[in-house]
Parts: sequence; structure tokens; C-alpha cells
Amino acid sequence: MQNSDAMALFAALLAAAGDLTQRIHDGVTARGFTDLRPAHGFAFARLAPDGATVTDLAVHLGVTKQAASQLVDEIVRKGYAERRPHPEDARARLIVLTGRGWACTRAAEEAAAEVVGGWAELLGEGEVHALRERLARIAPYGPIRPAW
Amino acid sequence: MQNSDAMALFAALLAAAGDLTQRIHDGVTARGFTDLRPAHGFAFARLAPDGATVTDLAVHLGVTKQAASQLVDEIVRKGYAERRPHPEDARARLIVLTGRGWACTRAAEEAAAEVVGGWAELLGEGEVHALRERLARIAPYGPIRPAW
DNA sequence: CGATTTGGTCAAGCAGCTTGACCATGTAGT
DNA sequence: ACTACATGGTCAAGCTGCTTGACCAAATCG
Repeated sequence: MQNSDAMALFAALLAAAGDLTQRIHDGVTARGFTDLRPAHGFAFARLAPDGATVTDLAVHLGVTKQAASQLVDEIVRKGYAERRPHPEDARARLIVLTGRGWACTRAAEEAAAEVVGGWAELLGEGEVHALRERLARIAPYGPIRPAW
Repeated sequence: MQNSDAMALFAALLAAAGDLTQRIHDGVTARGFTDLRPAHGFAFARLAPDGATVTDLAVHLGVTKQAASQLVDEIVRKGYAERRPHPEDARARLIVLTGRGWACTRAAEEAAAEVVGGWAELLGEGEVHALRERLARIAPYGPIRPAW
């Protein structure tokens, strides 16, 4: 394994991740959600299952809770989520997706499936699945962060 | 291929790309280059072969030429590159790496090789190579861009 | 040659993040 | 139970890295 091979792998990873991000974002925009940026999508992913607190979101996104709070302000203002009192902690607030937030989440999933479907035509379904499985083995869980 | 599988692949890609970026950056820092951010490394990659103009860099990084020019100001000020008159165009300036810039580039390659070496222990050399090859087939060339 | 394009810089403005201070609620120690 | 501290959240101010807009000098095209 030469050093330059490692850099080539790095470049390919960045290109694939950046391309997929861009194309999902384009797909979401094309489905009518024109007032969002990719960062919002990563917030939705954390909110989707059962909601989350601002602090949860901040950890997930790798930013301060003030920054996460601003982002929540924005998606609430735009009608994608709402702040509710937290059922178990009067200090906290539970941020949950609205119907519009769920619709956008589904749009992102569709867009992602479209792009990945194109990859499957290039590589075959099995190869794409293998790709996912191998990436999962080398990639630690942790805060989502920009590629740089 | 379920929609959620596509999102899982997306998450794995982002995690791998972000993790590799972070660990290369850490490695570069550990080797003594403490005044750089990952974005500078992507500039170095474009400058390394034979130098480049500010406009070349801007296209490569996907930003305006003003932003690229600022970034060049910074790496020049810190001694990693220098502006020279362009041999074939008196309007342009050729940005080339200094010795320090090359040393940093080698440090990044070493750091990348270290991380990818760790991946090879997990997956095997062949699998890592296959990963690179498959990513290369689905990832278009284009401007480097943050994962979101 | 004049007209337009291209490489680069200067200047101003802004979006999204940070740090710092603060309040309300929860949790632990004695 | 009362004090002390930790935790969730917001407000305010500031900074960094980017953008848009205007401009100049050199190259290219008619």
C-alpha cells in the first residue's frame, strides 16, 4: 500500500460522499423543499425516530448547543418541527418533526434511493451492498461532521 | 433496495469520509503542522504536481476566486507556498509549494497511509483495494466539496 | 486596433458558528 | 431538607470564511 494509494482512496471517498450529498439535496429541492440546506437533513435524521433535545442534536451534529438551537429555530419557523415540553424533564424541550418534516424526510429517502439505485446499475446490487457493509465496518459512529 | 438502505449507505459514507478527514488532520497536526485546517490540505493537493493559479484552485475547491485568493494569502503568509509570475501569462500568478509545503504534503500522505493501513488490517488489503476501485467508479471527478 | 474575455485583487456584507453570561430545573451530599 | 453543583436552554456579542460587486491589467478576438 503506497501513500499515494491511501490519498486516492481518500479522494474517492470524499468525491462519493460529496456527490451523494449534493444529489440528495437536489432531489429534495426538486420535490418542493426549497428552503433547506443539507445540514437540516442531518438534524431531521436525528429527530425522526422519537424526537430529541437540543443538546442531543448538538452532540449528533458536532456543534455547540447554541448553534443547534439556532438551527431548530429555523426549522420550527419553516414548519418542519416543533418544540414540545419534555415529558420527563421540565428543563428540556423535545423537538419533534411535523407532518411537513416527515414528508421531507421521506423525500430525502426517495432521492437517496434513486442515486444509489443508479450505482446498483453500475456495480450490481451485491457490490453496493458489500460497499455499505465494508464502510460500516471501518466507520465509527460519532457526530456527523462535514468532510472538512 | 429499500429507501432506508440507501440512507444507511449514505451515513456510512459520510462517517468514513469524515473520520478519515479528521484522522489525517490529526496526523498532520501531530507531525508539527499545527496551523492548518483540512481545507488547506485540499489546496495543497491541487498545487502539488506543478503549481496552479488562483482560478484553478477556486474551481478545484468549488469556491469563488476571491475565497481561493484569501486561502492562498494564508498559506503564503505561513510559508507553505509562494506566488510566482506565471511563465506564460503575465496576468496570472503561479502558486507553488515551498519545501515546507511539500513536507506537509508528505506528512498528510503518511497519516492517510497509517489510517488506511488500519483499515487493511480489518478488511484485508484486497478488500480495501476493491473499495477504492468501486468508489472510483461511482464518484465523478469534480470540485472537492464539504460533505454538506 | 478597438471590443470583449479572462486572471486577479480590493472592499463590503453576511451566514453560521463560537465563546461567555445567565436562568431554571434536576441531582447529589450531608 | 437545605445547600452545592450539574445540566438543559436561551440571550448577546463577536469572529471566520465565505459571498457579491466593482475594478484594473493582460490576453484574445473581430
